[in-house]
Amino acid sequence: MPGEVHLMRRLPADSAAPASPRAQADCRPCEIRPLALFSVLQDHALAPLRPEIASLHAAADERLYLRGEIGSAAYTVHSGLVRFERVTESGQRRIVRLAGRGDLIGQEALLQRPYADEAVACVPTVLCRLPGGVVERMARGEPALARALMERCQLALEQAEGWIADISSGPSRRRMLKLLERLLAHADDQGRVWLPRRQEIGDMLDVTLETASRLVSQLAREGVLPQVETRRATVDVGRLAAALTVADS
Amino acid sequence: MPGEVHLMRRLPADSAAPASPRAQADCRPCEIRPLALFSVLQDHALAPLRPEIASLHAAADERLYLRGEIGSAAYTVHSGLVRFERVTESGQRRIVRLAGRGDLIGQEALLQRPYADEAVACVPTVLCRLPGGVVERMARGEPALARALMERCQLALEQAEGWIADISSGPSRRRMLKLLERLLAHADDQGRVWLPRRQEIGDMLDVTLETASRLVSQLAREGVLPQVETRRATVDVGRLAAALTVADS
DNA sequence: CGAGCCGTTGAGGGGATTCAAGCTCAGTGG
DNA sequence: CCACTGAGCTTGAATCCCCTCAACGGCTCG
Repeated sequence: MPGEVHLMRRLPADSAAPASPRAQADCRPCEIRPLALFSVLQDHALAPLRPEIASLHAAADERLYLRGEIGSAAYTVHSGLVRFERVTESGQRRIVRLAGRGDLIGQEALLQRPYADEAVACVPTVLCRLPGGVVERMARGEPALARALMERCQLALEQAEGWIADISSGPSRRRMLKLLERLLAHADDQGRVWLPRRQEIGDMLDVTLETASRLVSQLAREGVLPQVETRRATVDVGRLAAALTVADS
Repeated sequence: MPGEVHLMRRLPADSAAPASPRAQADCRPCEIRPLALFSVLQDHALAPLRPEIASLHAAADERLYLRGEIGSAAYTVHSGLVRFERVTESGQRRIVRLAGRGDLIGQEALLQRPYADEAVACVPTVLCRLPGGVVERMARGEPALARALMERCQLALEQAEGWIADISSGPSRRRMLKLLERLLAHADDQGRVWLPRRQEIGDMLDVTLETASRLVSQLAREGVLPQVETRRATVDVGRLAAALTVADS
């Protein structure tokens, strides 16, 4: 069985250390535990499975798993950002969703189902690996965990449906503004967002990379994006909101 | 608290009996039980909650619930077809997903979350009402039910992501063909599919009703849709597949 | 019968694509 | 050192697909 644990690099060796797949996690002091799946568990319930939880580091553009693979683990995003990709029969790549800090990804594995999409790290990303068997065993004894699992799944569904209405509908400019709104939810502490490659923006909005480039350039000129660097930008929240109001009127 | 149980009619009184909301269900002989959520339960486990399960009839275009409502029940689709709608801030309506026979809808209610979308019956539809409290109580004792619930949720997520890649990407003709493929999955026993109003096709594909009309007319001329009636059509599966192959090349 | 909804079709305009050229920048190797 | 290369981004010009606006026909229903 391929992949999944030993992450696959896609780009040329582009900095960042390789994954350190087997570092045992110490969950207690974890600053995202309140957000994460196991937040419903008490320390004493969490303790016995801590040895099974591994902390993983993925470089930007590293694939976490492939569509169709039957994985053996789900992951909690500890920090960073993950995108989900599909390739249509016409060969068109489409990005269908994003997951950030605290989100659960790959939960298909907990049901012994193949992964529905490819998961790719957008930026250097830290994940907690949750082996399927362990989660299933726990969920049997802890109804709260079963409920938390379903809640995560429901959240992902709402994300996906919102993606249809916001990112896949209307004129391209509105779609781009809505995308920025979502990226803003994953901004770093200095308010900078991950700015995808133009081709990737195209794969999110279903436009060509040229159109994506024109959209970014224009928003930069308008001051919605005061600073545009490679793979990173700052967003003027006020102007973004204003631009959206105009676009929706 | 409004709505939800006493279904809301949107169209003028257009035939079909009003909902009969309190008919107790007899689940044992139900022909879709193998498909449905409670398929994981034995008869003896199912028996005590049967009095709580009501069978509902919804006419075409009847709303089952509204987005934002905090409902008290999920529903299994016994027969018929349900669409999920959202309205964007720009006032644009968008249909984000379909659910048919055997599918679970409104599972947000089981988590005490507001419904994420409006659910509307596409055709006369029969539903089984599953009160949230009952399901939750059962799930505590029956891990298999908890698992089944999560599986339904995951299925819905895969539907939604597929909707992004198939129905919301690429040229309008391809999107229309992909939509027909999906409608075909809910065809009646004579191979006829529900053909939405042109405006509704538009809300699914994110095109105008005029474009939707042109797409339908052209597919009819090409023989992909040998018979087009109001709200119903037959599909030539072979020609559909051929047209898709061409569109994807 | 007139009103309203639904569907169809045409003509014209606009937004996104396609095709193309040129730019910056990092990495490579002569 | 610096040409060479390729990836990513930008911009322009022409084309095309879809939207907009409009007119019209069929149908149901008050």
